[in-house]
Amino acid sequence: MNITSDLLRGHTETIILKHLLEKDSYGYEINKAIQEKTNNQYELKEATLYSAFRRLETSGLIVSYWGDEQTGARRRYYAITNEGRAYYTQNRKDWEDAKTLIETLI
Amino acid sequence: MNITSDLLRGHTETIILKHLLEKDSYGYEINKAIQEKTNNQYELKEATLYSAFRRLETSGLIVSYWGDEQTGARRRYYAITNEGRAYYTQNRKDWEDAKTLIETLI
DNA sequence: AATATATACCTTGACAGGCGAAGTATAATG
DNA sequence: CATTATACTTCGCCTGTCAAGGTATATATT
Repeated sequence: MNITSDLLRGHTETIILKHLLEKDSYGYEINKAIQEKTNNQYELKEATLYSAFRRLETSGLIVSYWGDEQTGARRRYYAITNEGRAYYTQNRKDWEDAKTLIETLI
Repeated sequence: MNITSDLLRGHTETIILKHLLEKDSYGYEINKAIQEKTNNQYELKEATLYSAFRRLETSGLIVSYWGDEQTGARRRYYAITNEGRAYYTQNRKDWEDAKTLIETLI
C-alpha cells in the first residue's frame, strides 16, 4: 500500500466528475490533468480509472462517445449528466462531513 | 454504501491508535467513545473493529491482555506500543497530505 | 529501417479492508 | 423471567484498487 491509496479510496469518481464539470474529456487527458494539478504526486492507475468510467456510465452519471480524431490514437470522450452533477454535489458534501468526522477522531 | 464508509476506509487503525494514546482500553469502550465524540454519527462495526485489532496486534502496533474484572463480561485490553505511536504519527502526516491532495482534486 | 517513446484504450484476476450475520457469555433492569 | 446492555469472536461476501498483460496509432531516435 502506498501512502495515499486507502486514504484516497472512494474519491476516484468524484475526481473524475470534477474534471468533467469543466469540459468533456477522455481518460488519458484526465489523468494527465490530475498529475499536473498535483505536481506529479498522484495519478490514477489505468485499471482504476477505466473501471470507474464503467461504473459511472452504468449508473448514468456520465455518457461516452468516440472522438472524431483524424490522426493519433482513438479517444473515448465522456460527458457528465445532470445526475452526475447531483452526485458530485452530494459527494462534496459527504467529503466535508467525512473530513470533520476524521478530524474529530484521529 | 452508506455516506461515509468508503471515505473513512483506511482510518480505522488510526482512530483506534488515537484512543489508545490516551489510555489502555478495550473494544466496546473505544466504540462507545467514538459514538460520543461524533454525537452518534459514527461507530465502528464490530467486525471492522476486531479485525483491525488483529491486524494491529500482528503488526506489533498494539499488545493485548485480559482485564481482571470480578464482575461483568470479560474485557480484552489493548495498549499501544512505541511502534504503534510512530505509526500513528505517520498516519497523521499521511492524512494531512491526502487531505491536501483531495482538496486539490475534487 | 528498425527501435523506442508517447498517446490512448481495454480486460482479467487477485488483494485487502469493511461489514452483515451469527454465535457465545455475563450482569443488570424491569 | 425476559429483555437489554456489556463484551468478544468468527465466517464469508462485497467492492474499489491495482498489477500485469494486451491492442493500436503516430512521432522521435538510432
